[in-house]
Amino acid sequence: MVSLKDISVRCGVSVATVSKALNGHKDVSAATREKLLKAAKEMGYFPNSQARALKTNRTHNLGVMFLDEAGSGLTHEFFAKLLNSFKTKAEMLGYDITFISKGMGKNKMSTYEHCKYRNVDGVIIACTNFTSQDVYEVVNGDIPIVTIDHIFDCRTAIMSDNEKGMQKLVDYVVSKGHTQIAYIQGNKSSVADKRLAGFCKACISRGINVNSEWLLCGDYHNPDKTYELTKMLMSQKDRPTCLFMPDDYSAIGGYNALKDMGLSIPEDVSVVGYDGIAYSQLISPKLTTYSQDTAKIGEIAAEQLISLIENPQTTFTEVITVDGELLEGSSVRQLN
Amino acid sequence: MVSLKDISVRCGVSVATVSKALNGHKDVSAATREKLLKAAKEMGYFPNSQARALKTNRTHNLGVMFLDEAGSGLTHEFFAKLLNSFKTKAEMLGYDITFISKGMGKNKMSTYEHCKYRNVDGVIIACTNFTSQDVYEVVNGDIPIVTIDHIFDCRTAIMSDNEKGMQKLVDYVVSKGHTQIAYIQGNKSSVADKRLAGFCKACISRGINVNSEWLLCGDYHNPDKTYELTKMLMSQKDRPTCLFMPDDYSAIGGYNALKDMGLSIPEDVSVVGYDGIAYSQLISPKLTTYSQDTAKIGEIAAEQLISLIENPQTTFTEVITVDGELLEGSSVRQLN
DNA sequence: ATAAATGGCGAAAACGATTTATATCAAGTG
DNA sequence: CACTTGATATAAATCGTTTTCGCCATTTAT
Repeated sequence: MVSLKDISVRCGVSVATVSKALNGHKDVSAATREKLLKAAKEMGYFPNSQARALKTNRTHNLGVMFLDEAGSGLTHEFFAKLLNSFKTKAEMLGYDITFISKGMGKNKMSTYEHCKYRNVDGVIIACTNFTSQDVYEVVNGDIPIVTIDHIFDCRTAIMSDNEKGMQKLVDYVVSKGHTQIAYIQGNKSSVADKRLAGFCKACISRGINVNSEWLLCGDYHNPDKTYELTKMLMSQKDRPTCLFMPDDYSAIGGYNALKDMGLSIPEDVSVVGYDGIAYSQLISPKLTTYSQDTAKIGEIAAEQLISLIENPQTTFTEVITVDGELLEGSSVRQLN
Repeated sequence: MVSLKDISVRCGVSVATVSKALNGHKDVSAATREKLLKAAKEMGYFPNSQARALKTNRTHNLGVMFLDEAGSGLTHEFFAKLLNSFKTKAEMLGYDITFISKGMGKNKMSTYEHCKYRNVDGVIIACTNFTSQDVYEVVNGDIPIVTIDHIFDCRTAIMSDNEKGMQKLVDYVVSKGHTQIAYIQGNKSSVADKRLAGFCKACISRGINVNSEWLLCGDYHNPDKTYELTKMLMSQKDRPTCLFMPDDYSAIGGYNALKDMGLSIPEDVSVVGYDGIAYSQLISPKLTTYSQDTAKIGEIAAEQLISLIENPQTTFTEVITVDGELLEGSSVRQLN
């Protein structure tokens, strides 16, 4: 690797001057600056990020933390897309990303220790279990963080509009004449809470009675569980006309359950999902769902995190909500 | 952060001794070693990875390179699972991973420059376009690399058993009585070549005539294109009884095309995919496909890459093939 | 004309680790 | 007893940057 010293030798100046020229300090003449920039380019110079980090205590590296319990993390389209836009934006701003996890290496460091070891400048936390010890340590550490879909005191959070999204979905199916609505919820989490709140509010404001027997606890991203619950719901004598699934992926389980019961969508029963993943628009009938703007969420998360890093004086408490949009498929039928 | 010096001061020894004790060198007495290890633990010491990297020229960081053309990279289940197992294995061995791409930061570095800038110890390359300039530079640089599903001279490659997998699929459908087989290929690539080879070999050895009009060029991971091609294939007067799709994801397009044409699977036509992604076993009818062992591929890739890094003397030319397995769904019917 | 301010540059000290060469002291050897 | 050996420990150089401080030569102000 070509270093500052190499340039300094070739140009007959000191390394200090080269460093300053390349970093745009003002106490170097235009002439020498030109000369040095040119030499740097010709010699193919790139700063050694480790040396720079050692001196400045800034790595230009962002930690990505997500709980990988079932190993489904990356295969979850929501995370994959989020990560993708986060990464793209971060790179544009000169930051790389590194996965942060626990149990790294032979000394089995904790997640927070991992952050410290790699000296990440900031961390984005996007996962389902925000109550874990791991998350707690990082959130209460001294590294700037941004969370996705969960709010901590005095920390920046980027939120999908879960409550409003759910309301829009309810409004939509109600406008189609449905009043007998069942809802299979996802795992206990703030996201699930928000969606439930939206669901209930919308129902109540539309004068719809929320039947507690039709409010089931399921899992996110779990077609099998959803299959079971759908069957259970639809084998009762009193049946809903519309089913809300935990999310689009789980909805596939619901689709299969209905098919296995000989029920067709939307003729016999209507179905809505949540997320707007690609598959939801490929299956048949197309799923009516609420598409979260993952690209925007990731992008804003990157911007916010980097702003937090580069302008520490900024008042940090902020909740930014990103709107999604309803995707009208053909899984909900017009009643009567 | 607590540094070696902090420990040395507290224990009344030199930093050199602390360093040696912690790194397991032999020229330090058992007594002082104990004392120092204990102190390090108590003080919550973790080495500063930047400082260490600066001195040793080893970052314990692996670069992950994949072409993100359509932005579908991470959302592609094959890559997501591969990356996941790669990352898990790498972390167990003390390595972190960093995405390597082009256009980083304000000086728009090339992919190879990015590697140099971050000083990654090795790079895993998994992408569709191995002919790009970016890949070329990295492959011909001085950084250890491992490629997935593509072979470069004198480089380690981990290959999925594309040829054998295809043969097994052909054998399977032939055993079900099919002889009229159409094949929609994926993008031009070594993977596509291998699969085509497997397809042709198996057909020929079974005495099946490969109808060139039924050998179409499609795209991987592209349901829309596959939808079109499927419709085209099935609107000819002479129809195949079995369709080979580029991959499972694309197969959804095929399913939809057939459904839209009023054809049912497998009664009117049989379908097989490739990959074994989760969805393939969730759709109905379950897709018969060949499941690539992504977990194993990723794991082996990590092991190989790290071995290349840590034992540079190892003879490096190696092609490791990882077997998959046929997943029997219900999308292929028994003929006659 | 003298003093003060300015502009351009370099010397040197960090940052936190690893490593080489060296020093110290004990014990073992002839 | 003088000498080598071996075991421990240390000092100091080094990796490639950044940054503070000071130096010198000009320019500007007094």
